[in-house]
Amino acid sequence: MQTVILDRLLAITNLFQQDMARAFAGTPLTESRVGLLWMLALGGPSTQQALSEALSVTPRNISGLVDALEKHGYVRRVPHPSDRRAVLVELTVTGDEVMARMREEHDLIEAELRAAIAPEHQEGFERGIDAVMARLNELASAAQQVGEGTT
Amino acid sequence: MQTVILDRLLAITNLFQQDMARAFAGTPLTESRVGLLWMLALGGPSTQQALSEALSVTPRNISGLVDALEKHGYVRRVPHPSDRRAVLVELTVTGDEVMARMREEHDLIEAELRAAIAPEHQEGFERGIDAVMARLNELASAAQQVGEGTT
DNA sequence: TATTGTTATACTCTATAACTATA
DNA sequence: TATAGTTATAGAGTATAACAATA
Repeated sequence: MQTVILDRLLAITNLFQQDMARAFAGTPLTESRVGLLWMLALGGPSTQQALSEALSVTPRNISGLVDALEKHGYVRRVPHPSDRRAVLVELTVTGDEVMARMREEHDLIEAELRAAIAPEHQEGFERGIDAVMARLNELASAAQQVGEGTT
Repeated sequence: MQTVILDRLLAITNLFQQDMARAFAGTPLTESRVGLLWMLALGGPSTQQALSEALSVTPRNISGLVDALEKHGYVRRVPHPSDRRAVLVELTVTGDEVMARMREEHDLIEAELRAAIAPEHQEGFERGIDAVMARLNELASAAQQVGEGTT
């Protein structure tokens, strides 16, 4: 019997989540809040609408996350220059520093994982994981269409 | 520049979560509840204490999950034969059927993913993912010990 | 005295629906 | 009329602390 891809991926998922929880313990940061911070770090100031779409959660949800991050000084709401309905959410200096550190740590872990894979397995790993991701995406789209059809 | 392992693993994590959410929509099942059902399906009747440790959440949390699953007819609480403080949580017939279907679907997806990987990449993929998992585990243990030292 | 599970309380993530201000 | 964001309300996961029954 072959080993199980799904189970290993799920195990890695769990490891990640526990790791993040441990890393953020004692701070006001959570996985969701950090997800939002990553968007700002990578894409610059955004409207909440844009964040809502990027993170696939409701606008209401973004309000709550931004409220919390603003309260703790990681982000700031500034008026949108051309649309008075909208706000731009941007990183504060503190938020920027936090994200810089997070990016460093991200790179460190990346290097660790990369180094853990024997050179002769690197290509198989990369191609394999890309194939798995592509297939998962296809399955997800198919399931979504079926769901929409039923609704 | 090389592609990023971490980001791809995180993307797969997201795909999984969205998939599960879609699959459970319209039922009282959620990721956490299904996690508990898997434990019962794989390990048979368990005390809530055992489930708490297996799932790495508090006993209080298990109470809530079991309450919900019991209310909807997936599991049943029966007296522990030798310890009157404890209960055994076990699958009902309904729960058993649900888990049988879930196992089938699990196997189908597993086959899909396996087939998506070109034969010449299979070994590299497996070895690579095991190496990544092992390294992540090491990093997690190390972080945990540091955390305990600080506390 | 230690363990099992519960009640009490609180925080977070998430969603839908109704509403305000602005396009 | 449509869009951006908020208030209102609700369900779910999670945690800590205090407590009852039993070991």
